[in-house]
Amino acid sequence: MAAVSRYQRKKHGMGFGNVSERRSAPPQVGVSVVILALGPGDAGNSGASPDAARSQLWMPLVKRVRQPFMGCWALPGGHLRADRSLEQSAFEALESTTALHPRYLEQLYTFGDPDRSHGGLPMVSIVYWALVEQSEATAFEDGDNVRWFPEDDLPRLAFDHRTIIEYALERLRSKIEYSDVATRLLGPTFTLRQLHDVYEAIAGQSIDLANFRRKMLASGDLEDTGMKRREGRQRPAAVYRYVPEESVNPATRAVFERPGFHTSDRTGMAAEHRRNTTHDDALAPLIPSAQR
Amino acid sequence: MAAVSRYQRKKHGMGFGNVSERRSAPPQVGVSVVILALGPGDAGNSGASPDAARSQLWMPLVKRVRQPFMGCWALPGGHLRADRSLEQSAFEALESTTALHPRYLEQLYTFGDPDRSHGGLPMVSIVYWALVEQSEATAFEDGDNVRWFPEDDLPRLAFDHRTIIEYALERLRSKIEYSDVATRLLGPTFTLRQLHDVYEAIAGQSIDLANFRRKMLASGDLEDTGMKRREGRQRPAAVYRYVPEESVNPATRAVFERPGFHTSDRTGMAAEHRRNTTHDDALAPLIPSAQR
DNA sequence: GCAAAAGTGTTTTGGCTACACCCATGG
DNA sequence: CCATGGGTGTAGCCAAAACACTTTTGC
Repeated sequence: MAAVSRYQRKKHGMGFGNVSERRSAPPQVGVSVVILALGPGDAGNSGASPDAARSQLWMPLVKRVRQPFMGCWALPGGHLRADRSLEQSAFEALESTTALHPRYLEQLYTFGDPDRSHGGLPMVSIVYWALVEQSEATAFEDGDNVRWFPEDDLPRLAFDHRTIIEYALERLRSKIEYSDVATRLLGPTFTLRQLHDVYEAIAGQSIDLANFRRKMLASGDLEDTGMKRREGRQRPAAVYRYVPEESVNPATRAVFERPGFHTSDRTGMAAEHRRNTTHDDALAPLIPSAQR
Repeated sequence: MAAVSRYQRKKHGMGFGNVSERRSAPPQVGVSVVILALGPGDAGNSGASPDAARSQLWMPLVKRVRQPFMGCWALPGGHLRADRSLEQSAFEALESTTALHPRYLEQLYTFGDPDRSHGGLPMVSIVYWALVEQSEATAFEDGDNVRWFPEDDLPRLAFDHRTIIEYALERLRSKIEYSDVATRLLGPTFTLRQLHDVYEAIAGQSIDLANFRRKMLASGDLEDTGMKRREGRQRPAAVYRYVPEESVNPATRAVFERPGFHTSDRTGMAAEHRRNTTHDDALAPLIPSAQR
């Protein structure tokens, strides 16, 4: 991290002409997205390593085809269009570069320090993070300019994108503790073991399965679908669906809500993107989800 | 909230000329700040009501002098300058409109839906929130265009600023549970009762004082200054200072840090603003603080 | 001594951890 | 009948809640 920072400063001093001129120009506004999915780990894979190697988070990156940082990998992104909401812009940036359909989309942070630009125009990046389900990620074919990388083996990244990714991962790690984001990395239904593996992948450490299942069931947000599913060759496991707690009292519920951040009427998101959108989580500003 | 939303849409359709033209223009970028301080409650006030009426959060707002929303109150703000960091811009917006010195400053959220503009140019607002200490807030003289309002009695607000304020309050409420933000509403030293009152003011409910003091002391982040202070006419209380937990192991600490968000070298904040800045809280992106 | 706030002790509870254990299924 | 994963039981620990209690001060 420190190395990146030093590199930035060095480059700045390297005599690009008219720096002060560019610095006073109005800032450009871009939208970038950190897209995360569960990699093809052992989960759901019959021929996996017997050692129960933990699944990992993967993310798609795009190769830069121009300066600065030509040849480096970068977060998918695009420009902000004035007639689109920020979420919509993020959605479009995500879709046009990767053709993926996120099951979760949330604003992460806005970066805008002048030294991000590296001799280019001053740049403000509104960054979102997204989760796509495992099946979609594993079906994805890498191309020349878009490729998936595992969380712990990222290539050389453009700008401060390394920092941004770290931040997104941290946000995910903290958010699994009090929301349903983990389920967004799986399909609409899942076994408790699958969910458990997601938590382990995100947390990066082992979690007692027995206690995990009790805690999850005690939360009251999981509903037994009545179906059974077999991962390996053993006893089939019960299949659950995430169902948020009923809000008994609207007044009570209001305390936990963020007005204006997750009701579809105020998102400004176009209808074709809003299809199948759920708003079950008070902590999720906007959640484009697949079928439920 | 719903009413505001409806109003917005109505206004949009009301025949301002060339709406589509304006909508495709590049977005303007502004910076706004939600500034919060403890109001002149009973704490530190000898002639207060005997009923122990809880202190409250207050915030300064500025009156708009032009359309849209002329005459309404709004969050202090300014334009984003390309040669300043976002935090610096927020700091300047805050200082130029209110002349206050925040002890805490953190990015809140970026708002940018097209329907925020109300017929004006498409507008992206990068919103920060700030805490100033009580003494500075009570010393502030209201003017014609800048006035303090209590959290629960806000005037008619411009744009979606009502929503933004609610969100800032929610962030504060959740953040007192795992960081030292509460202390930023007081001076550098304080008694446990003062701190307790801050927590009650923010949470909006009573908190058992005996348990509160134990919990705070057990956290290990409070240091007894050895001094005593008397609020009323009774027994003097011990005065504490906030001292963050020592990071024994740098590797362990790294897990809790957000690289790039709270080391002064990367903030880009000008030196004169960085004076007396502390970086004790891994959760605080940047903390301009008064003397410590 | 009395009121009021500072500060301490004590019991109970509920959630979480660790880990032992039984059950269902395919081979 | 055994290996493997699904699923349950349970004892111990610890943090927080509730509230009774002692201490220090000004008047």
